[in-house]
Amino acid sequence: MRLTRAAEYAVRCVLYMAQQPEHATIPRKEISRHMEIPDQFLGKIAQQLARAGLVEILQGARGGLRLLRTPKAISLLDVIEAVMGEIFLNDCIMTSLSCKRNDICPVHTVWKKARRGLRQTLGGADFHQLSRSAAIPESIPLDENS
Amino acid sequence: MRLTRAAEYAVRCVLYMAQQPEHATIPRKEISRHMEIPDQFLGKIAQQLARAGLVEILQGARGGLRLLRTPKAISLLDVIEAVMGEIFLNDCIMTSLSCKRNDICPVHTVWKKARRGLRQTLGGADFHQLSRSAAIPESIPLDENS
DNA sequence: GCAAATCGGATAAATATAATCCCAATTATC
DNA sequence: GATAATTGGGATTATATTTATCCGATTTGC
Repeated sequence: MRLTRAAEYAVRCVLYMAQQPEHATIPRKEISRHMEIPDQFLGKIAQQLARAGLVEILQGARGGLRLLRTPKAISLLDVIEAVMGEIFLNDCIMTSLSCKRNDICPVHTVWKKARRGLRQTLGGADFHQLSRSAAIPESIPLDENS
Repeated sequence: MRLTRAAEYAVRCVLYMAQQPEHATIPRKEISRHMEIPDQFLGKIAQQLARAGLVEILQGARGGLRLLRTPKAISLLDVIEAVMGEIFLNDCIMTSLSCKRNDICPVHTVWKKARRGLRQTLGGADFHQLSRSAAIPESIPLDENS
């Protein structure tokens, strides 16, 4: 029960974008280079972020990614669920056994509570806040030949 | 980000045991039959529960599993972590990037909060409570030939 | 000793995740 | 319009994890 690497990459990606000038179109390569994300893999992730309405992908020369919302309006939950689907969504432990009535099964009740809490915490963390002190490393060379 | 099937099986297993007379030694096959768990797989899971100090495994004829604690003293978290290891334990998203100082990185702070909340919810659910209304199906035949 | 159980290492099978390949399509620019 | 810079996206590969089973060894009750 941990985030997938894809989700981590997605968070890094949005974090990087949140620290660039608003409405800027940021080349994918720039993001992958700075945040140490395999470029092609980031391509896939970007598509998921786009499907979720978080970013816009611009094709062609000078293309790249652009945030569709302000960092303040994007939560960790948004990004994570864009990539992983709804998190902590478990079928009831007793499915196919006795727990047909989800609202009564006490195990199910705990699931719901756990899920709600987790989504609330992650949903409450926005990228404006997050990007404040999560400084992007300056040290990585921008060498285009790499 | 869901429970593994092993964790579900483990919860079912302990749930079943919590509904039997205290201190009873319950044959593994009885548990696997009632709770629809592959018997050999349950063997592995039982070992993990034993390592975690939740159950005792008795070998030989008339062997089986026995709870080492009262259901009241076993939480969902205990069982889940016995099988899955510490849950929701993520390396910081920025590891190897800028976030060397975990206590400052805001992403890391959210992780910790999410983790704490989740563990608290699952840690607060004990098997005495859980087993109250999670009735075990009576309908499955006890046919030894199966 | 025999039957009933579990042990536990090895292995297989299935699934999920991570990453890459590569040609097509799009766009800016000259 | 040609060219270069980009992303698109289906197919494929690689890797890891999860799930499950096989089977001879061991333990225990009777």
